[in-house]
Amino acid sequence: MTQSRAEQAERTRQAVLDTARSLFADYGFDATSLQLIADTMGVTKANVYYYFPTKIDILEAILSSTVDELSAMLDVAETIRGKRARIEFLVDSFVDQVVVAHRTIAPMNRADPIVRRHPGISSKLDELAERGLHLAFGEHPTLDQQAAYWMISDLAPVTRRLGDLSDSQLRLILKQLCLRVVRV
Amino acid sequence: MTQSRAEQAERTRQAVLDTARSLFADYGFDATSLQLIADTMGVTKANVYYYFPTKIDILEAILSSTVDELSAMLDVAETIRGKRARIEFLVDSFVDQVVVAHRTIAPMNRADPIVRRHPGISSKLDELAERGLHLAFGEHPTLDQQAAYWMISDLAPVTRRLGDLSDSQLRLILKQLCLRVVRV
DNA sequence: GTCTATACACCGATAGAC
DNA sequence: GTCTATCGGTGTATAGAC
Repeated sequence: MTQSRAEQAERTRQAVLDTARSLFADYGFDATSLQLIADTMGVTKANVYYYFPTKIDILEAILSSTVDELSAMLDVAETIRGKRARIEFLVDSFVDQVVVAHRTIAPMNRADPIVRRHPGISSKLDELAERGLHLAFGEHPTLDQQAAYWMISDLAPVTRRLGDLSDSQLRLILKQLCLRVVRV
Repeated sequence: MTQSRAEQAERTRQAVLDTARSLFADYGFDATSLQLIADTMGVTKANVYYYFPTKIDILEAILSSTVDELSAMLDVAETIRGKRARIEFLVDSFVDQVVVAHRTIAPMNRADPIVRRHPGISSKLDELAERGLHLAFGEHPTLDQQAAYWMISDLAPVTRRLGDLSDSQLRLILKQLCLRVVRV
C-alpha cells in the first residue's frame, strides 16, 4: 500500500475538503476552527495550511466543484426548447445534486452567514441562481414565479428534517414538491 | 426629558436587543462580537454585560418573545375546527409574524448555525414546529405534507430576495405561495 | 448604570526543524 | 509533507473605579 508523494498529497488535500464540508454543515463555517478540522482528520493545523493558505480558501474549494457542476447543468438546460421540459430538467438535476452532495451543503444554500458575507462567494452563487431563474421563467418572471423559485432554491430546511429517508425516497418527495411549488 | 434609573435601564436593555437582532441577521450570531454590538449602540462591552451575563443570553431574550407569540398563535389555532380554516389561519398568522419581525429573524428560522448547535434554543423551536405540523396535518402527516410544511417553515430565503417589496405586497405573495405549497 | 483596564483562552496564520 | 513552537490579534467575560 505504498504511494507516491503526489498521491499522498492529493489524498490529504481531499481529506481536508471532506472533513471541512462535514464540519461546516454541522457547526457552520464560523464555529468550525482549523484546530477542529485538523484534530478531526488527525493531523496538525500547520498541515492543513500547507494545502490551503487561508480558511476561506477551503470553503471556496468545496464550493467550486459544485459551482462547476451547476454551471454545466444550466448549459444543458439552455438547449432545451420547451418551457415545461426545461423546468422539469432544472428541478430534476438540482434535486439530484442536492441529494448526492450528502444532503448537506446545497449548491445555492445561502443559509450559512459566511456565504452572505463573502463577496466572492455570494456573487458567484447569485450569478448562477439568477441564470437559473431566467432559464426557468424567462426575462421577466412574475413576483409569484420569483417567490416560488427562491423558495425551492434552498432545500436544506426540508432535507434536514427528512433525514431518515433513503436517497431515492428523498429524491422523489423533493421533485414532486418542487414541481408543485413552481406550478408544473 | 429626564428619566428614572429604571427607565434608563429598560431603554438600554431594549437597545441591546434591537441592535443585536439586526446584527445577528446581517452577520450571523457567531460573527457578531460583543464589541461590534457595543460599538454600534455607542456603549462599552462591559455595559452590555451588565444586562446579559453571556452572549447566548442575548439571543435567547430575542427569541423568547417570538416563541411566546408563536405559542399563543398555536393555542388559537387549536380552537379552530375546520382543517382548511385552521391551515389558512396558521399560514396567515405565521406570514404576518415573519413580515412584521423586520423580515429578518423568523420564529422558526433555523438558518443560523447557532440555532442548531444550542440545545436549549433548538429544542424550544423544535417543539413549536412539531406542534404546528400536527395542528396542520393531524397525528400522522404524509411525507408529502411533512416536506411541504418544512419548506414553508423557513421563509428567509424568499424574503431576502424580495427585499424591495412593501410589507403588504410581501404578505400577499408569501401567503399565496405557502397555501399552494401545502395544497390548500 | 456606565466606564477603564485587564485576564485568559482561542483564533487564524507563520517560521523553521525534520 | 508533516511536525513543534510561536506570533499577533480578538474573543468572551470579569474586577473595580466613578
